This record gives sequence, C-alpha cells and structure tokens, in this order.
Amino acid sequence: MPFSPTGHNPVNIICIAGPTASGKSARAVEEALARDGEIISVDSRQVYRGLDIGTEKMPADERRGVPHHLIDIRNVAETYSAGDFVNDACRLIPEIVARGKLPILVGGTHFYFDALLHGLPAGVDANPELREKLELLPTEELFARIREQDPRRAAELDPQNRRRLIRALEIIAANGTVPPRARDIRCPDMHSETRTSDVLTFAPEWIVIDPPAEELRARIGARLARAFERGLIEEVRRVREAAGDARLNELGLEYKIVGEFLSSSAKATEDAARLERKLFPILSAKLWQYARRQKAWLRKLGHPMS
RNA sequence: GCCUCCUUAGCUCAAUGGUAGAGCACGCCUCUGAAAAGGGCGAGAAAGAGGUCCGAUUCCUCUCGGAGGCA
Repeated sequence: MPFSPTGHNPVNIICIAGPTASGKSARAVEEALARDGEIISVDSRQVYRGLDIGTEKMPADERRGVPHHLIDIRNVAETYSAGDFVNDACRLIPEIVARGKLPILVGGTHFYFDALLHGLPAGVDANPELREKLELLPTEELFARIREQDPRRAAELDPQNRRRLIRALEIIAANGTVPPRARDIRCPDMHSETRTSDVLTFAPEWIVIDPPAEELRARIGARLARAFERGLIEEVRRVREAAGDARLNELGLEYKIVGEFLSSSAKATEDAARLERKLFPILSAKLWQYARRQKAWLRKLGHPMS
C-alpha cells in the first residue's frame, strides 16, 4: 500500500546538526547503516557541483553505499534557496519512507532545518526583477513601505536589514501581507491543488554534535590544512573562472576569501606556499565565526550549545 | 659610524596643541525563500624618560625598537 502522508501521521526523521567540522557527515553514515536510512544533505553549498574541497563533500567511497540526496544538484551559476530545500525535502522524505527507509537529515545549514520544521511563508518565489528595483531604494524607504502595508511584519523586522526588508516587500507584493509564522512542525503539501488539506508533519529525533571549543578549533584548523593540501586554491580558481567574482562572494567563506586574493593580481602571483600562509589565519577565523553562528542557530532551534 | 624617516587597538592604517577614529580580528545578540549570506551592539590603543606650554598623542631632547641612504 503506497505511503500517503497526512497531518495525522507524523513522519519519523533523524536530524543531525552541529557546527562545521564537528563530524556530522561521518555520524550520519553510521546512523544510516545501523538504522537502514538514506541521507538528505542540509547544506546550502554542497548542492553545487564543483564545490567539493571547500564544502568538505564526503567522497563517494566514504559514503559506504548509503544514498545521499541534495548534493551536486545545481550549477554554481544557479541559486538554491531555503524554499527550494523545503520543496525538495518534502518530496524526498515521503519517497524514502515509501522505500521502507529512514530519512536522515544532516548538515550545517541550520536555517534550512528551521524552514523545514517550522515553515516558510506561503510559497512566494523569489522575484529577481522586483528585487532589482527595490535594491535601488534607500533603506528608510523600504522600511516605510512595509510599515504602511504590513505593520505587523514591520514591527518584527530590523529596519537596517535591507535583505529582509526586500524579501518582506516581495511577499507583500504577491500576498498583500507577510503571514505570521507557523509554530507547528509541518510541510506544505506539494500537490495542494489536489489534496488541499494534507500536510506533512515530522517527528524529529535530534542528534546534536557539539565538541568543546578547543577541540572544535583544532578540528577546524586540521580540516583547513587538509583542504589546502587537496587543492583548495585550485578549486576556487576553477569556480572563479566559471562563475566570476560576484558569485564567489555570495558563496562565502573559502570561496569569497580565496577569491579576493586571486582577483588581486599582486597577491595572486605569489607562490602557493606564501599564499597559504597568509590565507590560513584569515580562513580559520572566518570558519570559527561561522561555527559560532551555527551554534546560535542551534540555540534558537532549542538545542542549547556550550 | 653618520644622516634621514618611522613608532597610535591583536593587525593594517587615520585625524588632532584641548584627554583619539576606521577596517579586519575578538566578544555578545539577531535572523520568514541569497543563510558559508544579511543585520545590530560591545570591549580594546599614543614604545620609554624628560622638556616647552594653562594643556602634548601632536612641538623639542634623549633612549629603545624598525626601515632606508651614505660610508
């Protein structure tokens, strides 16, 4: 009998979260083997083909035959969003369950967990033309418009945060207002035209990996050193040629920082060893900041971290 | 050995005869479809000793340290 998700049948899933370099991926494979699972990557960068070393994608042989989903599904020139993730996960999870397997979600993009489990506002897709127009307006004007059209949302928003303001106006343009956020765990049904009342609900089992600060710093440093050995700079050079500096900047961390060095001709001509010596402290600082932000997200998701 | 220039926050650099600003790093917080992204807040500094002056980070002298030039 085919699997039919409804609001009355919460789906058991495992959610493995934690800061960068904490060992999530290896743990996920162990869980998958022990509990007959398939892995869904919750990682906003591993979705891109060609970002392998910088994103620490697990090599095929280490996956030990466990299916991994949502890795290598986009070109770097394309964008992937939290909304895309929710849609993809809501499609994949029932498929995995229908195969009699346990869905295991693992990754460092904790906002994606948040979006999946607590919902995003009713599907309003990104509107590049509108964004481009709004981008030209002063921040105060953006905020004033929201205050006028949706005071409830305006009260929640940071008036300085242009990115959030523009997104709110994008939703207002399509919907009139930004709907308040749902509190329960649900996933909008993918075929709402035919099954309007169905939602997918989840019963997550959390595995949060939280190494002590000193250990995490050491792991980040060791992983970064390995990334350089494996050709991180060459990888960024390739991505830069394919996608350009503006896109590298959006990809963040290694891609942004190394890219900045490569685009400065004076620095780019330095020999590799010199370049690495300069980049190492900058990148490990950035990775540490990233880990801090990830921990903040986990606190928000209800998993206090040290 | 002589001459010149330099010495300001962890780092790179500002301004100023009236008790010093920024960027990055650091700490805290925040986040409704770019999230490895975005936003807010905070702590932190005049190499040392003298002198001039109502008042010196600023002007002068010496010392330490650094860069360069001449021998």
